Amino acid sequence: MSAREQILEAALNQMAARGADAASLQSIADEVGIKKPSILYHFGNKEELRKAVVTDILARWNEVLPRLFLTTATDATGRFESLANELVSFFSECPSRAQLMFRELMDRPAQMRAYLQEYVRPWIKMIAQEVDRGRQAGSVQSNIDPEAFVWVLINSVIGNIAVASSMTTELREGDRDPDTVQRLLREVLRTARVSLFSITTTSSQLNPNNAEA
Amino acid sequence: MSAREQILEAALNQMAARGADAASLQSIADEVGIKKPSILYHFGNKEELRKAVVTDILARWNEVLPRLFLTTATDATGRFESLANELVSFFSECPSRAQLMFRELMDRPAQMRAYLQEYVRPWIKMIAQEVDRGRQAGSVQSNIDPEAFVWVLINSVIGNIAVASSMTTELREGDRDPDTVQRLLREVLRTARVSLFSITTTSSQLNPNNAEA
DNA sequence: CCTACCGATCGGTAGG
DNA sequence: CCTACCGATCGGTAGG
Repeated sequence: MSAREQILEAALNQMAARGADAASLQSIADEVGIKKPSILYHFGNKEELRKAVVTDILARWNEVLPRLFLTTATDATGRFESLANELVSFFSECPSRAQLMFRELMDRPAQMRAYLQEYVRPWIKMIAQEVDRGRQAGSVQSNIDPEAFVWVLINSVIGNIAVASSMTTELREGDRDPDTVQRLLREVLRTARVSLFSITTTSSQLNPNNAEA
Repeated sequence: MSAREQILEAALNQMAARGADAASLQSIADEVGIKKPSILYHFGNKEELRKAVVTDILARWNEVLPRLFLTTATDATGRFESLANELVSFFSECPSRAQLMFRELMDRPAQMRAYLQEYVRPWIKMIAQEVDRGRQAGSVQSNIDPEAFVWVLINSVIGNIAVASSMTTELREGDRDPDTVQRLLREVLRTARVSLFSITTTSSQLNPNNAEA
């Protein structure tokens, strides 16, 4: 692995864990095993390093995208599972990606708007259009907001992975829970699935004996 | 407003916008119009100030809670709307609350686990139990994970409000969109509503003519 | 609640 | 890719 790649990896981990501003060049250099000015030799300044880390994540996701649109599944549910699976895998295999993306969305909104516009929105619109075709065909909830639906799904996957370390012990009942995050993500996907494909039925009310409060 | 309250308010804004570590005592003091050591006179050190800001948010939310359980609505949908409405209002009226909570979940997971255990989990369990009663009565999706569902909903509301500034322009079509966040939150609530109360129906497939990819 | 000050750490530069 | 160094800023203290 090249020095540049080692620096990018260490920077991703440090910036995801503490935030890009709080991650010092010194601590990144220590993780790589070089001196601080050597980082600036490769990336000019800290701002350039941060941008390189963020665009690297976006570029890697865009490598995954072709798999989504060339999937063998041609029905709506198959395509949904395909998208959901790639999305969860991409951020689960490297939770630092989720943490850093969420931090940057909060820390540098103007810059992230530009990145989202360039790297993310095009394929979100493609998926939203497919959802909308399903809506018009009557196989998807009629009152769905396709583009908002896709963003909310992505936000939920990334957000739950990003705060996983606060949740790991929080929801478990017994002595150990192998993976609370997986449990949360399963519920995210179930929620999305049902709200996509369930045609509205008459909702009902809880049994009357819980009106004790 | 007391000096202490003024400091808490300024600290919430600064810490939400930049993160608790990146928010300097100097900038907080400037916003209040006092000198830096005066903050330490009131709060001892920065760590104590940060804890006070976080617990203040949790305490204020716990003031809202009674309204949830004393609501006049006795049916399941009415109770859901009541919870959703309070949740959205609480964080929408002060987005800094959502931003800071999300940041702290990422920055200090061990400490936040303790806070969640003490302040949040009790009422989440109460709501989850009510969802579970609906599930057993057959009026709520049978494969729902009640406690995970509630957390995912909260995470989604907070998460979408926290990154709102990155989204405001991102999803709009025309020249202006009065409130993209409201659009996202509406979709969050629709999703949650459907996944709670829609009894599984046979899903279908999109119309065949989108198999062109 | 202030002035004056402290050591530590930050991003970055000079020069090789 | 390194050593040596810079001004700026950080949280915090002394003393009033």
